[in-house]
Formats: sequence, C-alpha cells, structure tokens
Amino acid sequence: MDVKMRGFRCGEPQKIKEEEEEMDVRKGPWTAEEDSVLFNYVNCHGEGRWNAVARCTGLKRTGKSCRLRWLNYLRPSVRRGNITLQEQLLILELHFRWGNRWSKIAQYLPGRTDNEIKNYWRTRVQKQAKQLNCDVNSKQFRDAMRYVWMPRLLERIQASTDSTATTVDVIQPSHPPLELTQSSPSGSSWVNPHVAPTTSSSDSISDQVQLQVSPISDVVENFNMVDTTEEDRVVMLMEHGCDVGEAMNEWIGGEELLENGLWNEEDMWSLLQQQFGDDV
DNA sequence: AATTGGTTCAACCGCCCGAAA
DNA sequence: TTTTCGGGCGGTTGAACCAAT
Repeated sequence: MDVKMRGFRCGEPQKIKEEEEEMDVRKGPWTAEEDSVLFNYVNCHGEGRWNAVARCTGLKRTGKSCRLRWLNYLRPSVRRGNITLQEQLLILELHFRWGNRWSKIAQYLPGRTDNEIKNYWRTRVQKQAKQLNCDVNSKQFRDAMRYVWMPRLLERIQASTDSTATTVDVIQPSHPPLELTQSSPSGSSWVNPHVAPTTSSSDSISDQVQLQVSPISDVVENFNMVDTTEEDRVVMLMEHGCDVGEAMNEWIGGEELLENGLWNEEDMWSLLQQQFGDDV
C-alpha cells in the first residue's frame, strides 16, 4: 500500500491529505478522457489491483476512485434509469431481511449498484418516513411498508403484467442464494417466497441466471397468508386505507407525491392503531 | 429571465476485514 | 503472530439539475 494509505491507517489523515496534494491527486467528476483511459485499461487487464490501475494508467486518481468509477459507471453491465416496480419490491423485501447491506441487496438486482440502491432508499423511502415524522427503521414505518406499501406494490405489478409467470434477469450472488423463508409477523423480516434466484453451479458474479417470479396473484395470496393476524391486518388496512394506498401509488410510480394530500398522516396512524393497538 | 428551494446521484470519506508477507 | 496491503462497505457530501415562484 502506498504511503498515504499507511498513514491513513495509522491515524494520520492530515499527512495523507498533504501527500495527496503533493501527488496532485485529482478529485471530483471524471472527464470523458479519464473514463476512456480507465475503460480501456480494465478491458485489457481485467478488474482488481486498483492502485496499480491508477499508477499504470497515469490517471491522477486513487485506486479507490478508479474502482468506484468502474463499478458504478463504466462497467458494461451497469444499468441506470428508473427503478422498476419489481426492483422496488425486491429492495423493500431485501432491506427487511438485511437492513442497510446495500452491496448484498445489489447482488439480487442485475445491473444495479449498491450506490444506486442506497440512493434510492435515501431519496425515496427515507423521504416517505420523514413525511410521516417517523424513523425509517421504526416499527411504525416498517409496518406501513409491510402491510400497505408492499401489497400495493404487488397489486401494481399484477396490474402491469399478465397472469403468466414473468422472468427477470438477476445476477447470481457470489455466495449461497437467498433462502426464501417467511418469518413470523413478530419477526423483523418478510421475504417473498416466490421471488427467488435459482441456484447456479457457478460462483461467478457475472453469471446470469433467471429469477422466476410466480404469478403475482399467488404472491399476493401468499403475502396475505403469512398468518391470519397479518392477513386480517392487511385486509383491514386495504379496506380502510384507500387514501394511504393512493399515496402509495404515487410513490411507487415515482411521480407526483402527496400533492393531493392523500397521504394523511393522521389517517395512517389511526388505521395502524386500530389494527395494532397503542404500541404503534 | 432570475432566483430560490428541493431532489438526485456521482463521488468521496472513514472504517473495517481478509489475504499475504 | 504481527504488520502491511488491497479492496469492500455504508455513510455523507456537494454539484448539477429541475420545478416553482
């Protein structure tokens, strides 16, 4: 490791900064020329050894910066643009299971980077929590997601697809595939048992496999059948929570939010309290 | 047309871990 | 066993963009 990194590890950040300045390390947005140099080099020599990449290319960037630029932008498999409904649902599901393990979540979303998923969570999901004046990790918000938003997402997906099974590409994670189990309602996670990466004989992250998505009606049914209590909650919320659902539609659609006042915090919490009692 | 405020996302920072020496 | 190195990760920042005024 170079001197500045050793210094960093020894708790001398000031020294690192000074040495970086001496080395004229570039920061900030990448230019097209830099992108071209990095892209060509990695194409020829492969990924890894990022500090060496930075040295050999003559780019006045840190190895970390090169790695990040490649992984989040230049890599051919990177897909940008709107997060689909299925992807949104997967993100919610996997976040229930793993929390802020963005890179792990990203392994199940082909072409999406951990950075993009993290940004999505912060800009979209956390915004909703903020508008409800609750913490994104609070039980209230998680319940809202689980019992209102996710079923609504499934409905939207169902509405946008036909009744036959749909397949989407997914990148096989480098470790054992997600086990699709349902946890108890009192647990902290819920995982859609119908959205499962299939097992691959290869560990390569680049290997493409098919993610089988069962008919959405089955998914909805299964979601509602997590147990009777939860089912009751879902049914009641869906029956009474039309305003919440409409607001959710807007969020899911990624478009106009809350402008009609459909997302009514008091309604939301009164509904939750009806169902969950005072501990909500 | 100019300004302002909000949103998005690329990039950086600091911490951590595992492999190699 | 300890130290060094390379790289992965989650959190944070700030520039660019956009819509409203």
